[in-house]
Amino acid sequence: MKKLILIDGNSIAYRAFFALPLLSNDKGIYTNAVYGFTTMLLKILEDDKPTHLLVAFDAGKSTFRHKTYSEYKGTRQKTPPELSEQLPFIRELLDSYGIKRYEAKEYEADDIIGTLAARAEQDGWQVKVISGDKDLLQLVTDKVEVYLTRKGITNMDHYDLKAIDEKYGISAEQIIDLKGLMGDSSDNIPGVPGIGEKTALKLLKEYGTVEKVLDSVDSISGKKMKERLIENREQAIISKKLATIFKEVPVDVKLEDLAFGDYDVQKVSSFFKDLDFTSLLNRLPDEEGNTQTEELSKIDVTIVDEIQDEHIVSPTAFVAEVLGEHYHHAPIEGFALSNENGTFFVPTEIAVQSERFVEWAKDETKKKWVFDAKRTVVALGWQDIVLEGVEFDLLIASYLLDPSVSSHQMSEIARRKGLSIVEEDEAVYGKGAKQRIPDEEQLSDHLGRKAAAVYSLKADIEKELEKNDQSSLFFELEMPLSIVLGRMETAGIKVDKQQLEQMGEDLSNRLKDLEKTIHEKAETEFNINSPKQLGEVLFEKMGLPPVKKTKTGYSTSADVLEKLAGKHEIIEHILLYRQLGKLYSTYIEGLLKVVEESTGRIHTRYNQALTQTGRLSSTDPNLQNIPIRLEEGRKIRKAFIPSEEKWSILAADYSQIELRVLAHISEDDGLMEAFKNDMDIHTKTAMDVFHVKESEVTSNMRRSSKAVNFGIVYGISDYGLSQSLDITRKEAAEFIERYLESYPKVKDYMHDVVEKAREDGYVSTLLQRRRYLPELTSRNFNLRSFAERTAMNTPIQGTAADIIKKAMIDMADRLETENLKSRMLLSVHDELIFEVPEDELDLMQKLVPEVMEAAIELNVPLKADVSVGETWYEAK
DNA sequence: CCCAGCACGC
DNA sequence: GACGTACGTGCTGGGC
Repeated sequence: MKKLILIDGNSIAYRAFFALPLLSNDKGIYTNAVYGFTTMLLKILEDDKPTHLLVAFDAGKSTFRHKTYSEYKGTRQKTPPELSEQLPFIRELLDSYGIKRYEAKEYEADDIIGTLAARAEQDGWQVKVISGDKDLLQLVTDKVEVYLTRKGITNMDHYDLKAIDEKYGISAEQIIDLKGLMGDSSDNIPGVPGIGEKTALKLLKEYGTVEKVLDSVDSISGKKMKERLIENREQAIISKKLATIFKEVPVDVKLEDLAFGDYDVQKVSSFFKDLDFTSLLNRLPDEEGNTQTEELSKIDVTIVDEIQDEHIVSPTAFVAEVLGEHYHHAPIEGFALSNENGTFFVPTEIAVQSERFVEWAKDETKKKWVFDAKRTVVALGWQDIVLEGVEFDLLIASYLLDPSVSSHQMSEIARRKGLSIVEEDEAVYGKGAKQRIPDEEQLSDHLGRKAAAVYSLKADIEKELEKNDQSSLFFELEMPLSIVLGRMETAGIKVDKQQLEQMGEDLSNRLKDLEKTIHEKAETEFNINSPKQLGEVLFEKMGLPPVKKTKTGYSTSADVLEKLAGKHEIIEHILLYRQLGKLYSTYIEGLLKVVEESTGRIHTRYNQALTQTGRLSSTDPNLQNIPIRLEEGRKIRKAFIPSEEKWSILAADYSQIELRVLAHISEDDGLMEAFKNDMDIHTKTAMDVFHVKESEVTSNMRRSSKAVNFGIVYGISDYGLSQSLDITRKEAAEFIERYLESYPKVKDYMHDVVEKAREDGYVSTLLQRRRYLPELTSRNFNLRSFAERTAMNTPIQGTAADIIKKAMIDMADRLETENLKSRMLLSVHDELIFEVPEDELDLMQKLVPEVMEAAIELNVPLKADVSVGETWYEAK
C-alpha cells in the first residue's frame, strides 16, 4: 500500500516558530522554527514510515483568491523576519533528506495538497495531510486523513470522517459551508456577520449547504438572523468560494516522483551539526542503518573481584547504586567505575572490604564524576566510607542547564545528549511492589552503562555550562552545596518523641470531641475528612448557601467556610477540626513515622535538582512546612531539640531578602532608601503608595501594602491579590498600578525583564541560574501572562535562593576552619537552623548573621535576625 | 495506584 | 475577552 504524506510547510513552520522560544545557534542564526519542523518531521518518519512525501509551500503574496476578493488575508500580520529567515533552512533540511517540496505561483500550499491528495486517492493510495490549519479538514475522505497540530507541534489531533462528525456534527465537505457562514478572521474571510460557529453549525445541520440556507431564508426563525442572511448573501457565497481548496492545480510532478527512501545520512547529520541540533543526531540511523533509539549500543563491562589501580585512576566516573528514593540507611546494590581503562562493575562486599577502594574514596586528589553526588556521598557515609574529591555531578549539571526538564533520570539525560546507552531504572528494576534486583550480569551491565555515560558526557556538559556562563554557579555553588546538604541530612535533627506523643494524645481527644459535636450539630454521622460528604451535609442537608464549586462538587475550602462562619455554628467547629486534623495526621503521626529508631533523629532529604526557581525542596519529611503561623501548630516546634545535653537551637533568618534583591536588581531609589535605613518595609510601602506620613499609616494600609509586597515577591496576579485582600480584581489591579507608580524603577524592571526574556527565551538570577520561558510567545493569554509574571518573579526568588545557598557554603566553611562543634541542621528557604554547644553560643550568635549578611554584596544591605532557645519553638 | 481537594510553609 | 493563575510536600478519601 502506498502511503503519501502531504505537509503544509508554511503552516508547520509558523506553528513551530511560535511554539518554541527564539532559539539561535552559536552563529547567531535563529533556529526555533527549523528545530520544531525537524522534530515534527522526525516523528512522522519514525511513526508513520511513509512511502511518499511532499512538503507544499505558499508562493508569494498574490493568489488567485485575491482576484475574487482583494481583501483576502488582508488582516494577516507580516511574517516576522526571524521566521522568514529560517525558511531557507527548512528547504535545506528537506533537500538533504531528499524530500520533495513544491510551490506554485498564484496557488497556496492548501491547493497543492488538495490536488495531490485527490490524485493519490484516485490511485487508491492512503493519504495523510499535516497542517495547523483547520481549513484542510475539508479534504478528509475515507482515504484521506488530516492531522492538525495541537499544543506544541509534535502533538497532533487526528481527523477522519468520524472525528469530524463527532466534533462538528457535519461532513467534511460541509467545512467550506461552515467557513462561508462563520468566516475566518485569520484569513480575513468575512462570512456572515453575527453568525459564529454555533449558529453556523445549527443552520448547516438543518439545511446542508450555504446555498440551501440562503434559499430557505424565509423559513428561518429570528428576524435579525433573516436580515443578516439576506443582506450578506453575496458575501457568504464569496466566503465559501474563498475557503474552498482548489483541487486542479497544474502540479507538474508525478505521484511516483514523491517516493521517499534512502537518503544521505551524512548530509542530514552535518546539517544538524551546523545548526547545533546535537540532541537530534541520535535519531539518525547509524552505519548499519539501525535507528539508535531502538537499540542500546553495546558496552563492555568487566566484573572485578579485586580492586586494582587501573580501576580507580583519576578521574573516574563512579556509581554507587541505591534503589528507590530513600538513600539514608539504604543498602548499596553494587558499584560501577568507568575511566580511561574501561568500565568495571564491583560487587558491594568486594568494594567496601577493599582498603584500596576506601583509600581511593577518601582521597580528594582522586577526582570522581558521579550522578547525584549527595545520594552517593550519603549512601557511602552510612557504610562508614568517606567520599571526597567529587568534581562533577551530572544530575546537578543537567538541572542547571534546564531546570524544567521533567526527568533528570540518567537514561533521559544521556538520551537527550545523543547517547543511548542507559536503560530506564524502571525497566531494569521494576517498580512499586514488584521492584527487584536483577542477576549480576544484568546489574553489572546497567551500572556499567551509567558510569560510562557519566564519563563520556562530562566534557560536553561542562562545555555547555561554560557557554551559559554557569561554570561558577556549578563548581563554586551547587557542587559544594551538595556536599554540605549531604552532611546536614546525615546529621539529622533530634526529635522529642514523647513530646510529640503527648501532643498527639491531646489532639486526638479534642478531635474525638469535635467530631461528636459536629455530628450532633449536623444531625448525621459522616466523614468530616471527606470534602464530598461534608459538602453534601452542609449544602444539601443543612441548606447552607454554596459559595464556590469545584470540578467534582461543592468547595469546602477554608476561605469558603470562613464566608459561612456567621451562618451556622457548625462551621467554626469544622474549621478547628480541619486545623487539628492536619496537625495530627501530617505533623504528629507523620513525623513520628520518620524518626530514625537508632538515633532518635529525623533525616530529611533535600532535593537540589527540582524547583524551577532554584530553591531547595525537602521530603520525608518535609521540614520546610512545619507550622508557625498559628500558635496551636507552632507548638510542634517544641519537639525539635538539640541532639546533645545543654546544647541550644539557633535559628537565623534573612529579613525581607526577596524585596532587598528586588531593590538591588531594579535600583529603585525609594526601595533602596527603605533598606539602607532599615525601615519597616510594609509601612514604608504604605507611606509611598498612599502618600501619607509614617504616623498616618493605618493598620489597614499596612495590611494591604504587605499583601502587595507579598504579591511582588511571589509573582501573583491581580486576581491573586484580589483573593488575598478580598477586594475586586479591578481594585487589585489599580492597587498594583499605584505600587508601580510609587516605585518607577521597579516598574521599569518588570517591563524590561519580560522584554529581555522574550528575546533570550529565558531569565537569569544574579548567579546565572536560568529558567526558560517558552510560553512568553504563546498566543494563549493565560499561558503568556503566567510566563510574564514568572519572568518578573524568578530572578527575585532565584537570586534569594542563590544567596542563602552561598551563605550555607560559607557557614559550613567557617564551622570547619574554626573547628567549631556547632552543626548546621536545616535550611528553610530564608532561614538556617543550627544546634550549638553552650560554649559556642555567644560566638555563633555573632558569626551566623555576619556570614549570612556577607554572603553576597548587593547595593542594599542584607539583614539576618538570629535567636536561640532550648527547642526550635523557643528560638523565635 | 492515581487523582482531587485541602492545608501547611516560604 | 481570553477562565485560571507563586513554589513546593503530604494528608485523606474515593475511584480504578
